Amino acid sequence: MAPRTRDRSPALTVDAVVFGLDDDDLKVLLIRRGAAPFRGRWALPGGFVALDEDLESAARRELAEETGVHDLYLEQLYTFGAVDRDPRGRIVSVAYYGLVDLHDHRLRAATDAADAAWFALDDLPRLAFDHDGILEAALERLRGKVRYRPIGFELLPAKFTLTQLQRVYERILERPLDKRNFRRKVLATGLLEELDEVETDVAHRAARLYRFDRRAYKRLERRGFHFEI
Amino acid sequence: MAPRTRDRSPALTVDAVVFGLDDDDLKVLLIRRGAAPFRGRWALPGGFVALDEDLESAARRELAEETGVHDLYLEQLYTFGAVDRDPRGRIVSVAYYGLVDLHDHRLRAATDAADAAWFALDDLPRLAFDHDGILEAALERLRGKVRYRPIGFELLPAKFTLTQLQRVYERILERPLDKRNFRRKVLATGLLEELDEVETDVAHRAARLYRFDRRAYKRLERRGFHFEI
DNA sequence: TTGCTTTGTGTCGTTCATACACTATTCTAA
DNA sequence: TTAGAATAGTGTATGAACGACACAAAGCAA
Repeated sequence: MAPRTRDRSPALTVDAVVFGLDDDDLKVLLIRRGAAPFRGRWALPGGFVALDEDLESAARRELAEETGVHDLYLEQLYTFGAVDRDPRGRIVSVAYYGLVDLHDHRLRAATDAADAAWFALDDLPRLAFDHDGILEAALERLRGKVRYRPIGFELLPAKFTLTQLQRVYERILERPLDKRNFRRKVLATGLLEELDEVETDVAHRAARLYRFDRRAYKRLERRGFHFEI
Repeated sequence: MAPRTRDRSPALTVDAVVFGLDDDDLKVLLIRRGAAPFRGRWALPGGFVALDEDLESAARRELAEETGVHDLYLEQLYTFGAVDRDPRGRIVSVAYYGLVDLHDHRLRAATDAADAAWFALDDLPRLAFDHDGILEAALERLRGKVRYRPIGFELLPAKFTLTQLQRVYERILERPLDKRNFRRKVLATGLLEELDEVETDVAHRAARLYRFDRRAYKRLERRGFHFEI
């Protein structure tokens, strides 16, 4: 740990890949860059890390400043540090990925971002920097993680139907799931609390609502449990 | 991405948690610090990232410089960035974890490291900085990953017996495995090439040697396969 | 009242996981 | 040379979980 390179260290940024679910469509949150380089191009929200803030705090701050999205599930993804990834010089970026119920968050562009918007995954613009690669890595992680950790709930409102939950999994995994088998499995985890309510404003038989039981999850997590959808 | 903090960015280091297997014991590679802070304390090998090198290259370089260990399986673990994790100031560290057959590598302390040595996991000294936490995270990742990715082989010589492989898994997972079930499962993956050789210099019936078939693994990996020990 | 849409439920055959014990081989030492 | 010690190598039976599959009940709209 020689301090020899200390005064000439790479600069450090954070970037966030935030997924949201809209009409059963998986979308990602992008900003349009208001400054060079890549001015006018879409990019992941993010920015430089201040000296007195943690990495995750920096990611949350930039996300809130540039898009208005706050209070979300956020997790570190990977750190991207190829020498030539940023034309401004040597900049290493710690990437996070997040999940939100996108109806909870009205978008609001600010600071350096000229605009902020949700994009469907199969209708993406070309992104600035190496952000295509970061997005790809986030998707892969999401697909992997959703199968053995209950993070699908983060994309839904607090109360949801089993059919909604199944759609989440189907969109993320990109394959249809059997209704009866899916229900059997998710109910067997013991992580869903059955509510005495049904959905409203639907033009057909209303489905029962459920809530994710975070308490039960914490308990199971401690025991190092294992499940798989 | 405002450049406002660009000239006052956190400094960036890499650290490596390298595991090796010795007499069926899982060990970790540490160096004794030769400079302040924490002078004389054991720590993970690591150091500052130069402006013109990738993160993984930096980790490999520091590892070779400080311990002589090179050419190993190495993978990014997590980036640690708590504001107060280093008394010298704001220093963010990208941690890697690695696996080696430790008999392949003669240790050689150099540069800033006063010494380098392998430590059994249940006989660790107190570590410098937040390295206890980094080590803990690496162990957790290793335990998780070894169950669904064939990385156990990295700890063994190129040719090994099934019993040796079973010991690797038992040490990492910290529980005994059934011999017959274990053999059935690992052979079923199709990732082991049975050799026409047996071990030598043993005081009992010699066991058949196997080799990990990287080619077969690459093929399966592309298909997005799935296995679990 | 009829039609439309979606909810909610059970079984069966197959596969996979686990538990479990003895014979075969090789070397060592008497 | 033989007995003993150590480890290799092998099969089966039972229970659990998985996947495939179809229809009646509920509620709303016209």
